[in-house]
Amino acid sequence: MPDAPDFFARVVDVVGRIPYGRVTTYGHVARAVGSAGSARTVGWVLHGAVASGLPCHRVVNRFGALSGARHFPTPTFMEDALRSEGVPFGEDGCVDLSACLWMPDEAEQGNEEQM
DNA sequence: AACGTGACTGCCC
DNA sequence: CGGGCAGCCACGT
Repeated sequence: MPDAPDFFARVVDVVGRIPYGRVTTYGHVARAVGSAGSARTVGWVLHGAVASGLPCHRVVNRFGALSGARHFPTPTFMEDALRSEGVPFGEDGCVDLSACLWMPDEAEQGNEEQM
């Protein structure tokens, strides 16, 4: 629905489209929901969406760091989940965005709102 | 209604 | 190269 019932719903929709073994950044999600620059708001949504069955573990900051790992049921849940999906990690404990960065635009090419 | 906070990002010093 | 400030959006008190 292009009417965006809630900012929450939009973020959930975009994050829910992140393919397996891929990750994205708050900034990209923010832009995808039409609110470029409001990356922090995206984080706020994810905070409340962790228990919503949303793969929020696939959302990291622009450095690929698991900034929100501390908000998960367990501090290792995020990293463990990503590793389980085959997401490569760097020496700094950051995911290799160069290898698994996913952009919302990439999936919305010709598929925006509901047909 | 206003202030403070937050899983961010970018620019300036 | 490291640290700080401001912009941004939504929610809680």
